Amino acid sequence: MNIKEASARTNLPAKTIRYYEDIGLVQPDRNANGYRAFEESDIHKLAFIGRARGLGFTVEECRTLLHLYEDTTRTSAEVKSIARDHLARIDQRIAEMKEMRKTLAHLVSCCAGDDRPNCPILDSLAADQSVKSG
Amino acid sequence: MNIKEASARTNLPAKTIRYYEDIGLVQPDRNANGYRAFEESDIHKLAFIGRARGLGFTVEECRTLLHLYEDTTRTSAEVKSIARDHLARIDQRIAEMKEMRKTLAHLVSCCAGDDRPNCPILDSLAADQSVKSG
DNA sequence: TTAGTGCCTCCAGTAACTGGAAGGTCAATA
DNA sequence: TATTGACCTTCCAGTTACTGGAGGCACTAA
Repeated sequence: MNIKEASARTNLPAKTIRYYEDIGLVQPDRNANGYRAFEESDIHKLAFIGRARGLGFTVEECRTLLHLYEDTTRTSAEVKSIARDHLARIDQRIAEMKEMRKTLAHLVSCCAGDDRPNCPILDSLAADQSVKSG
Repeated sequence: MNIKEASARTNLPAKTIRYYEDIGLVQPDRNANGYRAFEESDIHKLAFIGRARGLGFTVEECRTLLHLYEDTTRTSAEVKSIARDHLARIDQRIAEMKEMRKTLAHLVSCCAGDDRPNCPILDSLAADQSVKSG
């Protein structure tokens, strides 16, 4: 099948699929006219990558996961280790964002949001006043 | 003061400060020898940007916030609008990450993590089995 | 034959830095 | 005075994961 159908089947933009080929994640055959000819196995791989990306794994992690998937001598420990590392990163990122959210929400709630210039958000950024979230 | 002290005072890497000058966020004077000469006002601006970045505002938002800060005819509504948009983005991002986290944590908990090859994480990515988090 | 769509490659741009090379400057020391 | 060594400069390239667009074939239907 051509790239458009591959794109439809995997929910990945054609551009992205070409990019994944560029960096060696998939190697679709070519027709005589130079068009990429995707097999079911390519679709499967692309969908695998798409799902892994959807869980936030980096492209390089996707590459590793794909290798592990294709390597029947893998151990589940290897996979779990990657997933656990990623989970830890997500947890950290969530914590950071929650912290931001807390401060920001507090500042927003303190700001009148009218047509006067006085603004606790700017004051806080300027550290003129210590407007912190508890 | 030289860039090293500016860096120490603002907790921003010297590289980053040069970058901020490059994109026009600050315009420190120069000494006869070509070294940047930071004034207190530059430090103040850099610290402002650093705090805004710490809250997750983009560099362009920082630029806008800085302009608003320096424009005494601003309205707090303008500032609040930017902050609220940003807050909404953060909320969305947190929600996405929580969703990832949920699925991932479930998969991790299902995986034995031993030296056998069988792995529900890979199975799920391959969509061979529907291992979803409820 | 022509139009329209789809495919190709290659180049550049995005966000926000970061690393490193090549080289000038300054203060203290031998 | 010469020389370290720390500090400063600019400029170029790389990072992540794509995305947009230009220029140009290929295919299909009318």
